[in-house]
Amino acid sequence: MQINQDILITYGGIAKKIKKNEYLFWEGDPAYHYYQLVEGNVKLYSTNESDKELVQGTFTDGQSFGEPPLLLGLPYPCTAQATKDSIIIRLRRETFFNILHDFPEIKENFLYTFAERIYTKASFAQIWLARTPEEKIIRILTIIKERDNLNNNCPIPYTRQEIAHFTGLRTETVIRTLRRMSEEGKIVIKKHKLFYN
Amino acid sequence: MQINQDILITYGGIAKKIKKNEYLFWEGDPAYHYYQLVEGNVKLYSTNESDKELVQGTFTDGQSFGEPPLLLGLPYPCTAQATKDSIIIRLRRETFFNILHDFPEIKENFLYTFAERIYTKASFAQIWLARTPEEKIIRILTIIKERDNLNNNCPIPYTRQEIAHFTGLRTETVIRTLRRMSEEGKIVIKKHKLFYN
DNA sequence: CGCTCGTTTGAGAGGACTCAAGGTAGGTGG
DNA sequence: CCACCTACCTTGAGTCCTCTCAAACGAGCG
Repeated sequence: MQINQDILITYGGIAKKIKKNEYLFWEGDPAYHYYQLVEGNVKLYSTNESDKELVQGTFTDGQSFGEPPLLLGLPYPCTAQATKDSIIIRLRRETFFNILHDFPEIKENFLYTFAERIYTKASFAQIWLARTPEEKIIRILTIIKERDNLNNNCPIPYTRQEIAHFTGLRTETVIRTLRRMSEEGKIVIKKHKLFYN
Repeated sequence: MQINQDILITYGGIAKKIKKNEYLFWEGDPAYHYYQLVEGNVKLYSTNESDKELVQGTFTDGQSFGEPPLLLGLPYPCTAQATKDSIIIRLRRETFFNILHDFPEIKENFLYTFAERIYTKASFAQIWLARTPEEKIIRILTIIKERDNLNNNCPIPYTRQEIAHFTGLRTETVIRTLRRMSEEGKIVIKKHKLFYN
């Protein structure tokens, strides 16, 4: 929980319903607003010409996103899209700065949140260092399991397309690699569902 | 300038001379210290088995590095190595927290510094999205020119190996791509020096 | 002058990507 | 309850191009 919802409302924050697949902002847009999820899911991603995309972050209930460009007054380097029906509170830029000013403990909160994001991004770099798709996939599966606290009997809750978008691989490559890994006993596939320990 | 040097000294910070190529910490080490460069250069990078490395950040006079793992109490995801003879002030973890506690404006400073780092890392992702080496190299050259404020008649002050380490490509691939680009007039190479506008 | 580090070039192999087409599963509506 | 639809998964064939390995050249510095 980045900022207490009562505070957001007090300062004039407006909650809005967002349908799955709707966009909050686009890569290159100027950053005018603070966004915080009441519930739902949002992903931040960059994209190339053609459909190739790279997921830079996923956010869920209570989390905020897109603050760094807002603080810096720079255009968004990513696009934000809802991956579920969601409810989002939006705040004007100056209001966000007012809250930061009035609540030092919130500022401190963001410091730690940002530290985590930097850390995650640095860890993710392991994916780009991996030379083979198998290594990349193992890295992302490990990260996912840790982050989402999945136990060993739980299927990985992401589609092959999503794994492709996390790793920058193509969907077919992910599928072929997963098949090979399952043949070699490194993972288990049951009814298209992925199990990784 | 992250933290005023007088403050660092007052709180017991110790300046140390570091020779080029010396290591400050290694990937996987626990984070016990705050590091700030008085002068010199340090790079943070991750590495694979084999010599493949990926530069995650470069730092120079007055900048600090490696704070996120320190704040979070997590092991370093990168290795830190001096790329020049340098002078570095080191501080114990608790002392760093004391300074943060005593100087709210320093805390605020870090908030913005972190925001910039997140922004830079997000922008860098464009490199991983690029499918061809040429695209990756153009992206990194553009970023370098902007960041280092190079004018158009200035050669790129990085070796081909370094460009390889920034982009995750192999040195030979960088060389061959640069040669092709120069043949196509996209860049100029004079006496092995690179010019890009 | 000789060392060291970076640059350059070549040949060859492996493998990711592209394009195309068909299969599967879960949800919706009649 | 079944047919349909959509989104996701799967497979195949072929091309391209990056990586690997090896060897030699160039430049800067003591």
